[in-house]
Amino acid sequence: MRRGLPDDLDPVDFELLARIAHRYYVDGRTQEEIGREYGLSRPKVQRLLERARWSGVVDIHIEAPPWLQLDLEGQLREAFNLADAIVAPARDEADDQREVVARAAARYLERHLRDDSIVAVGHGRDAGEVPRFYRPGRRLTCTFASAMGGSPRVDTPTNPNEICRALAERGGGRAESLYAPAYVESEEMRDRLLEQEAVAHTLDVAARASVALVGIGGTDEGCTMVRSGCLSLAEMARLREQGAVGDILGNYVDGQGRQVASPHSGRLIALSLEGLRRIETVIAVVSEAEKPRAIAGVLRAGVVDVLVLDEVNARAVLDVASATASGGPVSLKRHAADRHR
Amino acid sequence: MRRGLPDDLDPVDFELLARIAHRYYVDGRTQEEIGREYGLSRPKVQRLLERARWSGVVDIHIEAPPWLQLDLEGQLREAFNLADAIVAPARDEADDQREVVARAAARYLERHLRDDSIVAVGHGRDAGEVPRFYRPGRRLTCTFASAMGGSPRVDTPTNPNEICRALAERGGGRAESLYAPAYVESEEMRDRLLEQEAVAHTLDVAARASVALVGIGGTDEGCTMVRSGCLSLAEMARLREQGAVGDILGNYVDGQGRQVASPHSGRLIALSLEGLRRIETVIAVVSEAEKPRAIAGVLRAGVVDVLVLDEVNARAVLDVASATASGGPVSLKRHAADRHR
DNA sequence: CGCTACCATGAGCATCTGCTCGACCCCGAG
DNA sequence: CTCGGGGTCGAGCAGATGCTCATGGTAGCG
Repeated sequence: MRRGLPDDLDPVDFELLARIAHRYYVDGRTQEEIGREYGLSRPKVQRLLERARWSGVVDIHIEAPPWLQLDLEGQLREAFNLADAIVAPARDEADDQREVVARAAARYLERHLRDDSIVAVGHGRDAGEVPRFYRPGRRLTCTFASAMGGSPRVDTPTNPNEICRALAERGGGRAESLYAPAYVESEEMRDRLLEQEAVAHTLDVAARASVALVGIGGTDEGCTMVRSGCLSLAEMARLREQGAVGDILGNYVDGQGRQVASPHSGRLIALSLEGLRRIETVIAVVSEAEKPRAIAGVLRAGVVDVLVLDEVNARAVLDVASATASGGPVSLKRHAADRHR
Repeated sequence: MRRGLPDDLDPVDFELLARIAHRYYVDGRTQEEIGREYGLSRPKVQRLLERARWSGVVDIHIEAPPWLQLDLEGQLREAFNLADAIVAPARDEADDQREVVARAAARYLERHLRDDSIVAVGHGRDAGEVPRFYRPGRRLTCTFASAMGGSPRVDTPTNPNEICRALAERGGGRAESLYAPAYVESEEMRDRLLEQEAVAHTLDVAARASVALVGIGGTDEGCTMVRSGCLSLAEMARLREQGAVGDILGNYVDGQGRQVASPHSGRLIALSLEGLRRIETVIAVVSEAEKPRAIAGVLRAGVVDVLVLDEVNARAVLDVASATASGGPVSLKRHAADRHR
């Protein structure tokens, strides 16, 4: 892209570009003034400035804090067509890692929640850590609604209900609990439960959320779903056989982001991928090591808008993505990026 | 001014500034988009960007050709309220020096002359060198009019008539010669000459010029006025006594830019300071060494719009200006300079 | 507790900027 | 000489930007 600098540039042009760029960026003249000064039309000045940026005569450098990975974030946005990506600095200890990621997610929430916002909440250790760091400037009247059922071991702080409660407690607002397990025994049971007013109501609130806070689960033997007792080791193995690499709110997807139509899906009580897709801002939080395939798969499903994760996972996800080629949801976003450089 | 960088900047702010700046300058998002992303109003984003520029988080660097002195030029513009200043690189040999300065002036002329432009022309070795390098893209139908009388030693290439002729020859257009000496013996003689149709007409054309190309003369014993025989050594000494430090078109001024009302002024056949002031773009060309006091004085008269000179004089003039404090014509120009940094 | 001075905030507006589009020019082929 | 293609140019416009201003909130102080 931008190349040039002193070399391969007519010295006369070089001088003009430098003069005009200086006048514009340093002295703050308008393009029209510069045009008058140099006997050029305004569009001409604009083209010259563009050329100056492009050729490297103008170099716009951002002095970012060393702990930020803005380039990585940009690559993630790019690769998976995300609205935003936040890469937290790497930490050696898993707990520290989770903490910095959760803190970043909490900040994001603080910035985006408004009075009367509805937040759909998932489960997981990473999401569960977010409330600890969530402290909006003033108390908000949001609604935090569980978007999936709980695990058999209730009240662990990784349960959606518990996360909702903690968020509402720290930042104001109400918690809408979902009194149902994530997976039930049969489809019939699920349908019966969904008919329950309490269950249906909470899921309905969650479906109308403008923001979702969810984790991304893996398919290994130590994943949250297994640890929390939602799914057995055998069921998890079955999912792996079917190509599942990870889940979001219990919806399992394969490496290409396609939903895995397993028997489990009929027994899941949670917002569906479709439901998530209708939510304006779906924030996924991940800090656990070695989840790149799960993350890549879920991202390719195209339901996540904002990804908050640690640096190690970030790089790994990009590697996975470029290795398995398919790239991600086709990026349709325009590229206005060349205005300023 | 701009300080800050990593230090003395709340890390949270620092991160936000860096993120927003990156999004704006690197990714090319609009302020409104960024505002939406971060839950900020557009004006807020704009203020943050301003702060990012100001604090050095955003560094806009112009990679200028090494031979340019854009900062010096800026200081000159600033100090003397000039529309433009062009500093040519320093040369050891006086002739080389004159050449690079003349070349710069010629370029400036080329960029600013239009068909039917009228150019008032002064004298001097520096101005005299300009035609050699003047070569507009196409032949123009300008008029070059002598704005002051000639020296007794006619036809030296430093005479206005000769410079006009050379300019017209190289770039197209007509030369309006002024057939009169710069200084005559008496006021009466001057008035009589001014009544001559030929003389009056040329001066009238010069007065209607939109551009003037003039030199700046000193008051030392080897200055052009003396060398060309326009003024005697005794007359020059008298001028010095009266505080004169330099002249423009034979109009002598003191260190503060006030016209020196000597007997000579009544005997001068040339455009007056007032006349020059009415010309849109007065270009002064100086390359001769050791003229800083003359230059500073003339600049303070506020008649020059564009100054073309060598680096050594440039620095010296700025020194003189800051030493004699008065600064220059009061700068009334607005300062929009902080938009981009 | 009330008051004042200060500052941050976002609506609204005038200006500036990026871009599209038709006109024009130059150059080489036919 | 005529014609077409590529390229440059500036008018014009929609959208982005910088700035002003009225408002409201806050900290300091009586």
